[in-house]
Amino acid sequence: MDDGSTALILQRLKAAGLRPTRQRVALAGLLFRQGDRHVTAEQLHQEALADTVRVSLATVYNTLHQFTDVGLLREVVVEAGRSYFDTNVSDHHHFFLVDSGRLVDIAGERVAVQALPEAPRGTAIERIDVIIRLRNQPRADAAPAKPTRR
Amino acid sequence: MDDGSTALILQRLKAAGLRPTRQRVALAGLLFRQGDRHVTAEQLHQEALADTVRVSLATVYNTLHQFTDVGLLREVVVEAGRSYFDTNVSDHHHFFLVDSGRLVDIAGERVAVQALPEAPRGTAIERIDVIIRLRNQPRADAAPAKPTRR
DNA sequence: ATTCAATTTAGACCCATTCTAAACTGTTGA
DNA sequence: TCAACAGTTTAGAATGGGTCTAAATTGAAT
Repeated sequence: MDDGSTALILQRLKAAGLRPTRQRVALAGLLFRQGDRHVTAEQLHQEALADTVRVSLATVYNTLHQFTDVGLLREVVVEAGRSYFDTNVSDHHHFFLVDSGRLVDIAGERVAVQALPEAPRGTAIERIDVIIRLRNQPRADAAPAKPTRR
Repeated sequence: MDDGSTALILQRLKAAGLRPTRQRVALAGLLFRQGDRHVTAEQLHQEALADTVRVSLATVYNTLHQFTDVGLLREVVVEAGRSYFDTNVSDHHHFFLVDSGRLVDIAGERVAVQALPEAPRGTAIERIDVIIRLRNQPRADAAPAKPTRR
């Protein structure tokens, strides 16, 4: 859909001093051809393999971090032990579906953070993350909440 | 300072069906004797050993989770691969000092989240986390920002 | 005291992520 | 066109939180 951006991506990679290698171009394709996505390294790796793109998991990690450094991706941490990479780098926040591990964007304007206490001296705000954790609402007649112990 | 709470803690443990064992009582002491704290399992374990409290790391993990389940602690995730446990279980948010890994509480009333889009059907808000990431402000004359690659 | 369930523990194990050192590949300059 | 080298990729080892297991220990209730 948004495939015109491929050229733009190559451009940004070049600007960042990243060679448009087979792997990087392929991963960028998977990441940005569709709309906004939230993927883990493992997911993207599987997707690549399924799409007959041979890439090592190490390269997927490298690429995700490089893209993040360059501003093509944003890393989102909502669960210990797992990182999501978000193709939406505009100012926004997230719903986190605890039960399914799914992330859903919330446009930045919809959330107002105000009356902040001043940041500790010598520090600057890098970013504000608002995460709204959602749990599947148990039906009134359903069985007692199954403890979701990991 | 707030040591009167020890009795209260024992009470809450009992109410939750958790025996006040030597280990649990000792860890509770370390956690709640001081003011609000944000500790990792590893940190608490070290602290216990330093305080001549013999506890295994596994027990520290068990205890932190049990305390969390009972509402004595709240788990905070801001970095992939590390969980913090917060002794402040009231409604509040956090500054996260990226460079030092330190968390600082922000009273709940100081942050207003408004105009939320409705939560996806069949889900209920479990909790809202606002994390303000702070970076040490580089002095104007300082060396160029050292990339803080993990 | 006896007994049994709850608890603790050492150590194995898991799993996401990072590291390493070698193989490979774009790009540049002759 | 090709040599040559820096940038990349990669397999596999290594790391590091965190969890699991099975056996030993302990608290509480008789």
